[in-house]
Amino acid sequence: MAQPPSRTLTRECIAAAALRVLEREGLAGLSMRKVAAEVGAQAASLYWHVRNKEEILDLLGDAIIADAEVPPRTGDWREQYLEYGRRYRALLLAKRDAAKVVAGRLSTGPRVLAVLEDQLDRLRSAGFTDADAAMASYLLSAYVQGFVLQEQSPLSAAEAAGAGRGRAARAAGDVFRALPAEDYPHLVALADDLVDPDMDTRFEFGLQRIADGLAALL
Amino acid sequence: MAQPPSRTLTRECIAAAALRVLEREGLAGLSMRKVAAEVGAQAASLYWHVRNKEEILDLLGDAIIADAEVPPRTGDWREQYLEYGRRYRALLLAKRDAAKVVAGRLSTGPRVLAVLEDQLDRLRSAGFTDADAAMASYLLSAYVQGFVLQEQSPLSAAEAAGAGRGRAARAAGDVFRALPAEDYPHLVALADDLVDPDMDTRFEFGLQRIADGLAALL
DNA sequence: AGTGGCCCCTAACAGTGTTAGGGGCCGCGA
DNA sequence: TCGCGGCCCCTAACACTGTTAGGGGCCACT
Repeated sequence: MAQPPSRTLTRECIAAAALRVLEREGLAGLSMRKVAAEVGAQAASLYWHVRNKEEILDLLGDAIIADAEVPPRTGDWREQYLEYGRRYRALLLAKRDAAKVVAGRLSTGPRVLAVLEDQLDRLRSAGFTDADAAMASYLLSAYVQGFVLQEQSPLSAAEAAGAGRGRAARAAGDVFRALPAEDYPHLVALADDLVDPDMDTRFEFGLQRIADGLAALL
Repeated sequence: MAQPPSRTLTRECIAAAALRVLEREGLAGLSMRKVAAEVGAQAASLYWHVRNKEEILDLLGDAIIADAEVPPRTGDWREQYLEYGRRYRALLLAKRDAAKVVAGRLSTGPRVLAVLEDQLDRLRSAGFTDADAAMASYLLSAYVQGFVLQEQSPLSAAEAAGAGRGRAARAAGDVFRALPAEDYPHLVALADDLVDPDMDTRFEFGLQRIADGLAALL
């Protein structure tokens, strides 16, 4: 746990430690003291390298997107755009609570910018207007972030405590089916359709619709 | 502030108080003690009516969507679908930090269900498959939540503290323009397009693309 | 009159982010 | 070689958080 002073304490080292704590304890359990303990230091020492806890979260957001790999430049723009979305989602699902960390945070780290740069390059050379390319990129990130955030959300406080690993979709089915059919005919009728499709196909559905809509612009 | 005991303390009254505190102090400033003070009680008293702070947040989420008004049933399904998205966004922008509250929370309150029910009704009668209708509804909420979350996010911790009311987009322009053009040619070239369009047209862009993509299914 | 449940209280616990101030240690200038 | 200043980490404390334990009024019912 607490190792002998790792020579000197750097921002990168703090970010890496924070990432480990995040993985182990989740976003709610991420505290200054735990991050400090992870690097074998005291909480107050972090403030020499970092202004805030907020700044640690910024570092975390950057570190999470750090190991993003841009899709290969094969196929048409559509396939590449889809693949961008899929990989972004996979990235957010890979690290614990990654979506919550990234969600309300507009990172301007160099690696994030590099990915954005690459994405804009492909969209422009595909024939999109400058304005359309910019908005298409924004659209994709908004959708993916929103989707993963819902995907990882527990159904309710009670269910979260009770069902353990049971994610929202599973429990939601029981809720829908238990509704009075006279008040919510469609919800009851579509209970299976609202719940059954796993998150992968649900995500893919939205992604395809967005790509279709963009294709109509060309 | 603290008024004489408002007769009895109910969950609805707690939800209303929490909503006022949220408006005044933001999500980060919402604490049990402040909500209790708002209803003229002590913090521990809340736990008789509510299990958790998490449960208060659930109530908040429901209260926020409570005053949603479904769009009129005029025009084709497309116009109604668009209007659904616009009103949902307006709702999240109306109350402070509403997007953050609603984001990771799958509410099953009666009013939320009623809106969902109505939405599914329109999509089905427009000719969508049951599965498509369910997914189209999911898609819309994912997009809107993701968009508003980004829309309300400060650029970074430093900017948040410094710029005051300055939202992300404004400050982001300076960041993009200041980049080395040899490393990020597209980002520099598209700086205006990435920043200039106000959030309304940016939102509308994504909304129209999604609607276009859905229309192709019919 | 007594009893039980509802509802709210005080007090405390462990843990949070953050700041003030102290003190080693290292390299630079005299 | 001495002193000095900056870097870096420490201890201690502040005000605050969510949450629980236990006490005690008050009201309705027996």
